Amino acid sequence: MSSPRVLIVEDEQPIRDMAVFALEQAGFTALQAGDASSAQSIIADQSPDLILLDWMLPGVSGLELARRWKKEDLTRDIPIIMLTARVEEDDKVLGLESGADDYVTKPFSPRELVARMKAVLRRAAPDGSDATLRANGLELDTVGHRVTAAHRQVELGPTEYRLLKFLMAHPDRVYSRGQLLDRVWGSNVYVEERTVDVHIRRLRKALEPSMHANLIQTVRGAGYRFSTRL
Amino acid sequence: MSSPRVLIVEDEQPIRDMAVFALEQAGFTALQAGDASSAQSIIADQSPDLILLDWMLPGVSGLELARRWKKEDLTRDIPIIMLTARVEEDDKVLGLESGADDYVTKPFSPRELVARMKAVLRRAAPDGSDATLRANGLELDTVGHRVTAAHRQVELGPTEYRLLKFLMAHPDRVYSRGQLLDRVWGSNVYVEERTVDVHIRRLRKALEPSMHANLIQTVRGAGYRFSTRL
DNA sequence: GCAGCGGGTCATATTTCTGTAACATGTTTG
DNA sequence: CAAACATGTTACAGAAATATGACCCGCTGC
Repeated sequence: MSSPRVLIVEDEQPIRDMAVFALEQAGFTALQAGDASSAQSIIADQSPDLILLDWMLPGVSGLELARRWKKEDLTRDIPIIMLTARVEEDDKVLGLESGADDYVTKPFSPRELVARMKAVLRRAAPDGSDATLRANGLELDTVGHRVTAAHRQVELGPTEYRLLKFLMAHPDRVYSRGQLLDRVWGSNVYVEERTVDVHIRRLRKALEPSMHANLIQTVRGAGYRFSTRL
Repeated sequence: MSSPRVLIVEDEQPIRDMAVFALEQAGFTALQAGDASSAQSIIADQSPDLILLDWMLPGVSGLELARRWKKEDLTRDIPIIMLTARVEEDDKVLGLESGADDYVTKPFSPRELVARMKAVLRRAAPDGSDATLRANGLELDTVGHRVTAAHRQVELGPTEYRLLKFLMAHPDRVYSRGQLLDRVWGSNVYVEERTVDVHIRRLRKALEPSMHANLIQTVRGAGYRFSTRL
């Protein structure tokens, strides 16, 4: 797992800055939101690997948010760590009941924060939460790093593997070339957008013999999509 | 969202020019009005994504306007940022109570203005809030970029897709060809108005097999409309 | 240093849109 | 009813987006 994306939802700028610094120091990619709705939109288009959620937020409370996210398919699997002021220990109970995976009391030390985050991420076994992704006889085993189509091994280069893995993990969703570059190649990498085409091509070629190439669909003017429906 | 439309309601020309410049610089599409009534008519036929409203206006005060807009269905969801002279902080309260979403004191820096606008727009998270639009068995999935009619896939070109998406997002409302060009093709694009007809035709043709073509209605002398009522 | 592999870019082929013009069909008005 | 308009349809060539194949460069392991 290269540089998990962590979203910090916290209204107080200084705390946010501090956390961002700590995270990036620790090799995470930090995303930030100052309120519930911007958090929502970041989640929608970045789907972070972990959320740090402030207990007290203007408007909707963090508690409420956590509960909501745990209900929705798209967000259910994203682990949440609550940031709470050191008030009553009782909050802990509430926080965990709301679906949070862990909690940290403010003020927190960066080291503690990072340690807990790593623990949670390890537990969640993030991206490939299911060891193997499946669709129409196509199998991608995230543990063994191998892809099988109708019990026949498929040879893929590393990039094609990551690309397929990402697409299979988010089916029926269109991703623009730019988004794919961000999510599969990694941010802060400058590569031509057209390069995505080429890798899509290589991926398709590899899937062709087993008739799975049509799972990788072009959406003209928008990007690419993995879907079992035609 | 490509290039949100921002309406500036401000009677002093120089300030307006300045704001317009700043906005366009930042990639917004600027609309302007010097008084309440022209603002009203621009809103009616452009429905901007955000309104910058001067506190002091000849005739009706900005405050009053904001209040009025927040009461009407058509305008309620358009966020408003108040522009106020740096007088009393109390105005702030009044401004927010009137329903404004934020306020900026004059003189303002373009950067601040733009930053706040972005924040407000993000909060509003408008267009893509519902992932899929539905009407009479016709479904448009904005995430997967797919259109389904009675569970049967509908093939659309990019423009037809955008056109349908726009119309479905604003049902029961007539749009002139000019408005559609603005909203679907994008401003500063010069294209024959009759071109809209052709795309409407293509859209209808695609919806015909599933009997959904009648949802796209012609309003002679006015434009087109999407509606489930005949 | 060299062969081999991966991966990025370019140039070129293909496919798919798009805008317009031209003509057809309706509608309204005087 | 005919002229003047408004909208519907179709065909088509230019433009845009994508697919594909070739090339090249840097790195790894000999």
